[in-house]
Amino acid sequence: MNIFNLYKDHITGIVNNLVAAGTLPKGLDLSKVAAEPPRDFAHGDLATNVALVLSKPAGKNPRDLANLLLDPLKKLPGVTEVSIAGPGFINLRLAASTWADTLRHVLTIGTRFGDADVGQGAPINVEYVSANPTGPMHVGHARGAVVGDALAGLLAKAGFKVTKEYYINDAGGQVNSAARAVRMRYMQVLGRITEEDFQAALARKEVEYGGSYLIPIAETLAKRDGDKWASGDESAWLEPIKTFVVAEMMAMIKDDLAALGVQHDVFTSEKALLSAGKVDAAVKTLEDAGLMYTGVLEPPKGKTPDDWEARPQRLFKATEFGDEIDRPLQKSDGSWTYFAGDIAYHKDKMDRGFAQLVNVWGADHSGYVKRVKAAIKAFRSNAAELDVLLCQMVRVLNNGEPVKMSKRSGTFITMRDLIDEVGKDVVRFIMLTRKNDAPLDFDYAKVTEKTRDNPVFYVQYAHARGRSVFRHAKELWPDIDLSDVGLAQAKLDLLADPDEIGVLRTMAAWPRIVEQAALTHEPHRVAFYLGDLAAQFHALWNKGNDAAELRFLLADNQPVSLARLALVRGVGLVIASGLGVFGVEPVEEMR
RNA sequence: GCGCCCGUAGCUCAGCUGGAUUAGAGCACAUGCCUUCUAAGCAUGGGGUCGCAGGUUCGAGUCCUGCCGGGCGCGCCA
Repeated sequence: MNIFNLYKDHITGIVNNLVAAGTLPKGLDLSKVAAEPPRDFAHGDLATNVALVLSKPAGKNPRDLANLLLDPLKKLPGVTEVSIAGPGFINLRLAASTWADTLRHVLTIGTRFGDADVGQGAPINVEYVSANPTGPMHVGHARGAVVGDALAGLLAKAGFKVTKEYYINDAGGQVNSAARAVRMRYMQVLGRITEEDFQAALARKEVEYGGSYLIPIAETLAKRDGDKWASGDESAWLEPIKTFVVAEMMAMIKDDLAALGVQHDVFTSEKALLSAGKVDAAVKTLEDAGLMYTGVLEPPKGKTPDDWEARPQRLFKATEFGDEIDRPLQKSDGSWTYFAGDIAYHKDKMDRGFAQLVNVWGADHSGYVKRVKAAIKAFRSNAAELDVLLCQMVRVLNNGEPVKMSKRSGTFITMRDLIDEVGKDVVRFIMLTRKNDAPLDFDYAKVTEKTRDNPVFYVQYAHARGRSVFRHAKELWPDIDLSDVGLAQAKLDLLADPDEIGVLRTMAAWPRIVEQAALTHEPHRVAFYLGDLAAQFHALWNKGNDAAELRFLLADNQPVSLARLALVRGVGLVIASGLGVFGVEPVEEMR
């Protein structure tokens, strides 16, 4: 139940009636008509821009149009007052029973409150994490993982049919490098070379990955296969070791993701796409469409390409679809570029029936967005809508001091480090307190502090306080039914304090937040909403300190107490509903 | 050089996909509030030419153009 949508429908109904009666012209575009909470509730409970939006097409000035709508609006159910303000806004005041009804509704459906149907069951694919299987995940991956997972949760709540997907880059040069590094570590494990030998090879750039995390993998390999791969040239051992490394890395990554509470529905392998011939097929589709040609690219500007060599290559006409330059799909050795594989991958997603795609990437991939969108557009017949969410850097701090990170020295912070340090729920919530395209500071001292400026604590504390009230209520009235069903029977019209009504108004906005955050792909809005709701609840709580008659529990007034318990429970349910979108557990009490 | 993202109070950031004479929070600063549901909190106050300059609009922090400043990226890496 979204009361704003409800009244928007009422309003468009009224307009349609006036059109039918000939008072207003036919063919008005009602898509921009909105019913929303006013900036200041002193103006009313709900405001609509209908007169402003329809003014021009209806050929009437906004205030005249508003006057036409005045009477029918007054007759709407639950409307107690209608006024015209400013340039032509119409403010509606709603009956007090509206808020009681909302609360009763929350108590009845629980954390399902906020579920919306804007998605209308449409399939949508959210691809996130997709970290290379060459090493452990770091904080940047954690942000992408949380943003993608929360967005998926949000879209599901808004009525989309969501598939959570991970693309395994197991076919390119990176995994070859990882396999070579593991092979060398394996030789070290077998005692054929020393750590010094390894470091020397690293310095000579004979191996790319120097991280010690590869040693246990080499040990496992040695345990499984003995010295089977110690002799022979690369052609003999590269493929089997690569397969082994990718499997080990993916197991580790899935383990880390599980620790973060992230679980993908589908893992798609780049290598599998290749061997199934899907890359060849995708490129052939482009060839057949006349979107490929052989050409020579200009050298890239701005940086000095010391090994630049102009050579003719097979190019995709990306510029026809909004990209800056045409893009090569084949390397000089004849193998496909990463982009070619990605084209096939996105085509595959579209072929699987997704008309809406979301990719969550690190901001360092920003230059890649246009070419993928171009590729998608090139498959005109079933081109999907792609939105790419670029996540900015996460700066890890400890009490304001930047934590130095360097892969070389091995002091970089892994995702697992973060989770072990502060817990998965804190990681998840904090990662959502900034919009994805803004840089984020993650201070692992501050995010566990119990202060106002720690948003996780603040929201959890509100929930815990609510539970605390119930513990007291049970002591006070052991025999009263304090279940949600029981509380829904309370005399909710006893909630009359302006701040109580204010909280109810905010609760009633939750379904609207879900819809908007889902449609704009902005899960961070949920975090800010929860902060607002928590703030109002804390304020209400403290009013009880200043004025005893405003306390939730009044020993001598059970009816009012029950109504307020219903309110407290409602706030708790909405917080739980919001945290549920993030995959965060609400806490019963603070310890 | 080009592309993408960002520029809002001393600091960190919101701003509901253009709306309503006073642009909002938090931190920091000042002052108040605990024999009473967790004061781990709340209330009040000062503080902003929304980077700059144009434009579109009945109406712009929000859209367009140019400039300034910061981040990221720019063939055969992924």
